[in-house]
Amino acid sequence: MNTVQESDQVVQRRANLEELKKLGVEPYPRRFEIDAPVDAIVAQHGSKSGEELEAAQPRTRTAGRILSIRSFGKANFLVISDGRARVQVYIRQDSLPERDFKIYKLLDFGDWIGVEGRLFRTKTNELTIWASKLEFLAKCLLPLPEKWHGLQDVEIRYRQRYLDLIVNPDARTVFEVRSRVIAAMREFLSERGFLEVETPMMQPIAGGALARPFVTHHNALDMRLFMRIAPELYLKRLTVGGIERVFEINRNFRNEGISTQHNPEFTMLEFYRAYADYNDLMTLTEEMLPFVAQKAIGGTEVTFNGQPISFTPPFRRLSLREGARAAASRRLGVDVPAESLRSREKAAELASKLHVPIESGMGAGKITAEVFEALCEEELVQPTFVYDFPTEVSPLSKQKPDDPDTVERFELYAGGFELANAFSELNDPVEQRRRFEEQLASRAGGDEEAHAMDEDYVRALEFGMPPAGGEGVGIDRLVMLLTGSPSIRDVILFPLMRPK
RNA sequence: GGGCCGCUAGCUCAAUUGGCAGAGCAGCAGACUCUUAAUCUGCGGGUUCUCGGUUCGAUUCCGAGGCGGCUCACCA
Repeated sequence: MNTVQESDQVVQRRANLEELKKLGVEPYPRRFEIDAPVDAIVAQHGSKSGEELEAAQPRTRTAGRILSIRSFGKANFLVISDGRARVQVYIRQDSLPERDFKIYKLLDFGDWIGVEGRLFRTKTNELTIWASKLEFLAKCLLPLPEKWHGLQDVEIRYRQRYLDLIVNPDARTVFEVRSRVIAAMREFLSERGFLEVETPMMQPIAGGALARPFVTHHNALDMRLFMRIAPELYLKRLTVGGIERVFEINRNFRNEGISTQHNPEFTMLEFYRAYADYNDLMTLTEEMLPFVAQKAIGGTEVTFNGQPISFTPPFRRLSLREGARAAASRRLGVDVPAESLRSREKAAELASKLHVPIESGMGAGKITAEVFEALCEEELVQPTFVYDFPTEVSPLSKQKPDDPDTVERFELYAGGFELANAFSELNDPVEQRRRFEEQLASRAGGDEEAHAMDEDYVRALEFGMPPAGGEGVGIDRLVMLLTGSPSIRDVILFPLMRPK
């Protein structure tokens, strides 16, 4: 596609453009005044009968891209679109100036035009603009995909999203839902006193999550920088600074695999609320997601991969250790005692029986998490709070008062994948330093995703961070669920692709 | 990274056992002043992803590579 072949169709379109110039038509004019975009015309007049239109004779002036041309010689029908809605245009030789009809004759499927005329209904009851003026707005020099089958090739849909948007109306719908999801989250949080902020995307230490970062370099400072894997540590510094309710909606970057659920850059909502713990956040989440779903798609029931999913609260709650224990019991046909997941030896033995692969550096907590993911994750189709995680896999979460091996953390699962992650934030600087040091030991042991030490963050905690609950919500995945999109690439306009 | 599948006209897809590469839509010429996947008549359009091999002959068989999809692994 890098070298555009001058196919006969392109030659023809270029010739039509030259003919327009000969008519004195500016091929790329500056502006065109419209009364209303196409979708507004349809919204305003779409339900009116032919008689009503005949009586009112509403005139309009609008513009759009030509999506089809049906020609009868002296009477012709175009369909134009503003990307959201479509309306028919009636081009009748005796109804518009000679120059405008000459322009019509040189139009191609895909060109942009402006039209002025009165609205009426045809004999087949189609809402139509009876054109009295026609302006040429821009040329489409390349042939577009066909109208009936649309564009099926997913590779072209992702690489040339504009084509997808032109010919597949559903593509536009997905991104409108996405936009409403984000707007609804802002509304929900703003109403509750949360302040929206922006924190660094380029960070000297990539913290706040367990993942491999992208590395970059600042020339003037001769400084290695990481694209952020999470905003977490900066947002918590802001709670130290006294911003009791804070949130950010922005991109994170993780240098890891690509799949139907993973894109190297993805969008997260992350928010922190002082004086709240993870139980409060479960309640808040049960309010927020139905609110967002209602605003974005007008309801809380969706279908994903053929399965109905309900965002009507309350959501199911499942302890991670109990979930892992129960699933292991079912799988093995024996009653696995809870203690089996508490010591490294017993947990490793259990994992082995279950054929869950583990590595030498993993402790009982990490192994428990592995068992849970292997046995339970796919079955979590309805929204489910999986709560109380092993401390070992949660370096930034606060322990439960009666159990130092367990932290107050939950992940919300839906559709078989993780949708949100939240915890009571660890705000004890001494314990935080100890956790970082544990992570450094894992890192020394070869775990590239282990957390690095962040001295400034520990110092911030030493100034005193209020008790707080924090949560991250994967926007892309939420949009997947709400739009029934099986791949994350369907909800990201320009997903990362290998260059051709 | 592994496995499986795909790549043919602008788009959507065919092509028998290895035997002149086809259709629909789109395009071009013509007819048509209410059509809507408009219709009718005629016409043009190909690096069959790339490179190499086997063969008289390759879209087809073999090998290598490219890009993509699904999936497993990893992760959110």
